Amino acid sequence: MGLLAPGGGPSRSRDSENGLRRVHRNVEDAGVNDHRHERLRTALLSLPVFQGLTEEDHARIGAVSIIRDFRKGDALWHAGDAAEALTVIISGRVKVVRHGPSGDVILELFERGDHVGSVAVYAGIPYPASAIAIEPSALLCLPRREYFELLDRHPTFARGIIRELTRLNISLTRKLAEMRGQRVETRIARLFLTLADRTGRPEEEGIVIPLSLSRQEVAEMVGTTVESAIRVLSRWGRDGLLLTGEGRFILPSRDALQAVADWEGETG
Amino acid sequence: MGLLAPGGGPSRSRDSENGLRRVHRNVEDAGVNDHRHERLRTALLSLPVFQGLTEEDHARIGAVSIIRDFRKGDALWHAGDAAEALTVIISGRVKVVRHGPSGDVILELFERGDHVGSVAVYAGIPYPASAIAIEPSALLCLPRREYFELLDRHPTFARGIIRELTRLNISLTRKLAEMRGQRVETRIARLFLTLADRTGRPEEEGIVIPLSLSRQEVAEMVGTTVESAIRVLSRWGRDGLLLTGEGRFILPSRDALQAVADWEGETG
DNA sequence: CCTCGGGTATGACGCGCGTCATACGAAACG
DNA sequence: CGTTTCGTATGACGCGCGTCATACCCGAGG
Repeated sequence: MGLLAPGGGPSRSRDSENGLRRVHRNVEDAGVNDHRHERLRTALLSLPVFQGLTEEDHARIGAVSIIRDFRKGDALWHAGDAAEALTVIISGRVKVVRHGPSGDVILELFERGDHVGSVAVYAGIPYPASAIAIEPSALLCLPRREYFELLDRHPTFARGIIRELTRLNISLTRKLAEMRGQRVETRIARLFLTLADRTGRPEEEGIVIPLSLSRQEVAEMVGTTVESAIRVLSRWGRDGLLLTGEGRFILPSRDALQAVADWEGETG
Repeated sequence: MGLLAPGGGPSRSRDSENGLRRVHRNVEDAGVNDHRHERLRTALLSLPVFQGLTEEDHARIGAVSIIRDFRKGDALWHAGDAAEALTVIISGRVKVVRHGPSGDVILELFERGDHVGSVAVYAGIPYPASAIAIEPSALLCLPRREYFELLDRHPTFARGIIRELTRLNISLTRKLAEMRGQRVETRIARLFLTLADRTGRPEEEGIVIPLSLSRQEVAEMVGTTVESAIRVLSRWGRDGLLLTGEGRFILPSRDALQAVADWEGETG
């Protein structure tokens, strides 16, 4: 059934295991090995994580790192896989999904500049959750060994990583606290409020959130079912609270949505 | 309403801001300054975190650290307080509580040897959640400054800390995934299964969990209401699934409880 | 052409559980 | 002693939302 469809056409494989190899081939098929170095170099220069490192460090990292490309829906890895490399997002977006006993839960959305799965890599344990690209994405993969050396030699690098871990930790605890007792509508409202703040940009029609999320994914982010998410979002569409466009959402009035989110905050 | 009741009698203040000072006074009132050093020394020797450090390190730590005592219900700190010292549990147990818009959520239970709030201390941010002793507890407080020096000088110490952070992270993601969709009974079952594995010890009547948790606290750990928790636990008591004793729970058959937890796992 | 699968949308049904009310025993306090 | 407070316990009510069923649109593929 075309799982290995080698590419190109609009037909997409959801399979990922061989994403790495396939990409490799593609790059080399192109016959441009310089291209590989070029991409690595610009990535290293532009990613905040790697700034503050010496030119020599950049060279070493470039020598051992690879860039992997994924299409929308491809899995970077599955829960249980061994974590062998630190993954930094060069472009695109990635969702981290934990498989629960009753359906999946999207733990976090990562975007350009974020690093994914550093916890597992550091601790040397299998990934506790899967990671899936929700847009065409390019990832920089830095092998464990080099990662540790960087950590040891560059305190600022280490600080940056730990700060990220902390941010993640806090985000998780906040999610956990908000999950409890709140109605589905409230949770979805809060989700889009934080999305608007993180990745939204104001335009004349309202705040535009350039994310292509299916109702299913919205449901998994707030821990509910597709139907419930659909009901809320379609009603909001009718009421002009939140419009769903092509690969993006439009939030005409942040305050209106905020009112929905707060609506029953005082009941508790 | 007596929040600042200053005193020593059996009437207790829930306020913590001055816990440090009060304890200090108590210790010095006792007139035994040797006692303070003695407690510090034995704590440093017995706590796993500090093993593998040199004698000199122990001396330095002992010189700048203090031991704080808390009674059941006392707050180590409140959400929003500045995080100025790494806190390691010498004895007793501590719950970390996040205040949500509708009630509180217990994020984690910590016991002897665990360190609490290291995330906030490291990142230099205010505590994102409150910490409250659920038993009479003794805490060792290591000032930020010294904490960082230890981290820099002793890789093994750093590794230990990070491993702990990782463990916490994974625990949070697991909680988040399990919270979703599951029935209250299932969540409580899983809670006591992990408690049994972590701190339970087998006796002839069954697995004994030496924890004094109120129904309210059980409710906050699984994200539900007191009434629901009471209903489940009292029914389990009638059915002999889980008995509530004096400051402890008794689990006659782990398998029976496991069956309850799994019961609807296949429905999803 | 028809079929098939995936995303979206809407209605009906029912039950879990949150909410409110009441009650009882024990410890704290005047 | 009475009163208050806290933890525990149990019943009644009702609504949110999970579940199931149906339907529409669209792109892919035979």
